[in-house]
Amino acid sequence: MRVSQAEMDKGHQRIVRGASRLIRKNGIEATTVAGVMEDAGMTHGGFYRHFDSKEGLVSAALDDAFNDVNKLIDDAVLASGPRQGTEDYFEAYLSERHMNHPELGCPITALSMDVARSTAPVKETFSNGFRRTVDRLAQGGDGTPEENRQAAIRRLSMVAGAIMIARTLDAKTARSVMKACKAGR
Amino acid sequence: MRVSQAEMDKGHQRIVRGASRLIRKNGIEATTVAGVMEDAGMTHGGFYRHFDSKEGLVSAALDDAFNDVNKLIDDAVLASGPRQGTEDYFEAYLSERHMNHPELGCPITALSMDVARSTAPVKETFSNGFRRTVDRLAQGGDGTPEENRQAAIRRLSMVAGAIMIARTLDAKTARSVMKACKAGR
DNA sequence: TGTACATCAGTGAACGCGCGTTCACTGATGTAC
DNA sequence: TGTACATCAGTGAACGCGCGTTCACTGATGTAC
Repeated sequence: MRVSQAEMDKGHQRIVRGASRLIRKNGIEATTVAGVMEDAGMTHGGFYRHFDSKEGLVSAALDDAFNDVNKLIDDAVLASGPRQGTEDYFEAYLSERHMNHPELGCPITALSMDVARSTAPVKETFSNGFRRTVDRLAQGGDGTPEENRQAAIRRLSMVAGAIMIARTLDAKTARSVMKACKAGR
Repeated sequence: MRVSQAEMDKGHQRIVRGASRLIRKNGIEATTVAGVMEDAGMTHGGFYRHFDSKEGLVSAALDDAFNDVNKLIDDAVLASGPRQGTEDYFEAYLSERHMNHPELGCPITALSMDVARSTAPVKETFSNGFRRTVDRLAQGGDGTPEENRQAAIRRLSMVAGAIMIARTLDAKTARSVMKACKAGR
């Protein structure tokens, strides 16, 4: 039966936030509409009152995931300043927690190849999120804006690649990959 | 009807090499048994004379993909020596060709998150391939074996992350990511 | 070397299953008076 | 403020479809004599 606007909005949030986690954990294809709705405490039929298609959900979930990590960066920068804050973020990035919990982590690491194979609107949502993240991380540099941007991209590429690789390996080899990447600057 | 041993072996190779390309291009889930068999010039029913399951094919295809890239490294090292050869490999890694042709490129970039979500045997095949690639790239260093190994892992993480990210972005932003990673060492 | 026969690689229809999406229905919500 | 009614969020069965896998069948291959 019909629910109030406020309850519908809450339901919408549960759908998007749940999808954001499920997609990062299991990938875009393996995340089903029915699974997301069940996670949000509803049945699958009501999904289309919230989105036109699964693709729309994926975009919304991606955006939510980027907001998650960008908030982490903002919090760290607010707490410890741009230099130490971004440093702390990269430190947390290469942690076992991040390796073991893709559902709470960076969407770049969890989803980039999925997104690369996805539709144009999804790719655009991802591109925007990536740019916002790079802009935040560039705050930590002490060179020209362009130098800082390039340095942020380089570090982000390395840590994203490292976590992605580590997730495919046995625990011991995975740790050695993360250690190697921590050692390098 | 039955074909000769030699023809069956050729067919097997066509299946594995085709799957190796298709999986790198479209991902593990989106690559279908029927699609692979059609690519090899056969119908899907005969697949189970070659493999017990799709999972078996994925392992064989992954192994084939790693052999591809390891051969590239070996050729480069044979042509220009360990130092310049590995350097050339990293140069080619960050090329537009590699960005635009996942089906011919590094399985780390194309498949690591797919593999991370896959079964234990597939992950093991990937781990072995990764180790072999790192061992080859470590030849290019001039420090202790462990230092060289760590440096190889670090560079591989960065270039793999960069290509993976670049593949999700518009052409212009993608180029700026690759440029940033080329600039850093 | 020829012959008779068992083997088995490849074919194509069929299977059970889960997917994204649709739809008739329900009844609480929101609105017009 | 109360009442009558239209709206529409959520339900659950149903849809068409493509997937991995199975299977009876075909006929060339390989083998035993």
